[in-house]
Amino acid sequence: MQDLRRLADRPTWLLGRAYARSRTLLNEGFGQEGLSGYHFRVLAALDEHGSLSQADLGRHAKLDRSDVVATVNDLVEARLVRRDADAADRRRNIIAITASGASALERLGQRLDEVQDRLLEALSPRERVTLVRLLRKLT
Amino acid sequence: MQDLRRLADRPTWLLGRAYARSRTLLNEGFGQEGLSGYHFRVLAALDEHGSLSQADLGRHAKLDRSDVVATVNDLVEARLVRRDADAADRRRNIIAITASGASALERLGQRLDEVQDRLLEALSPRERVTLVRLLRKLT
DNA sequence: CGCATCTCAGCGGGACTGACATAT
DNA sequence: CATATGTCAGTCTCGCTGAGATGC
Repeated sequence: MQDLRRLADRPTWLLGRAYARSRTLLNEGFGQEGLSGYHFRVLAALDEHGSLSQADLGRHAKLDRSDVVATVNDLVEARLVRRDADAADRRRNIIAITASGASALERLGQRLDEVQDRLLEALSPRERVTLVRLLRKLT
Repeated sequence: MQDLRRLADRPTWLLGRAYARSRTLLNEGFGQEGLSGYHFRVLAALDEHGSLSQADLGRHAKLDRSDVVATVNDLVEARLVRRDADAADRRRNIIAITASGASALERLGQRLDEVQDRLLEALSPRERVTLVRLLRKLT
């Protein structure tokens, strides 16, 4: 039975617990690469949408503009992305993923696949699809 | 369609997004009371299980021992809980919820009910039950 | 002795705010 | 002019580590 006023049945609590477990697994996987979730999200957004301004990067990866700055700084230093001035709009920087950035993303993606398998191991394939569907409706 | 290798379909990503939304709503609700999620969890655990040692409090509310200390400090200062020495085991503190703690918890619970309604508004009652069930299996 | 409890200091990821300079 | 972009400094919650003191 579910009693939404009981601590352990609170959707907010369960979401927090599940997220915490996800992050623990994620840190194990990503820690080996020396990169964080922000780094992954930026690389993944660049891979999916091509080169982007920092503002657009923030919109796609759902990062605050100020966090985009720091994250891109890290990635530039690690040579995983390039930051170039936009000739057409001198306010903008164009961020492009590099070859080593793409291969780092590939490794992170594999780590993430493993993490997702462990995170969802208690669920049947059908339940996994349902969970993703419900979470998508939530956001 | 779902493609678990697409950023926006990653269960880990969706969990993070949903959790972020939950926290945003939570901060709105709890912020009015000047309390955090840690404070709520401690009060709720005391309400459900009665007076507890700090170590047991951490186990029920899933807080680290060190975070229990700081959280209980806040609550003691706000007169929402009492911290008494355990005569039987002098290592332990017995934490008990006060009358104003119970009414604060009541208010927070109502805020949380509102937050949950807003968080789950896109889901039918049946879907909400399913979501809670799946999240419980995950943890 | 080993073990549990409490306390304190600190870290790091993630999300966010306010302010500012600059360019459109 | 208002708006958009990038940058910087700082805050907050949450989860965690390490070390130390005390008591079982």
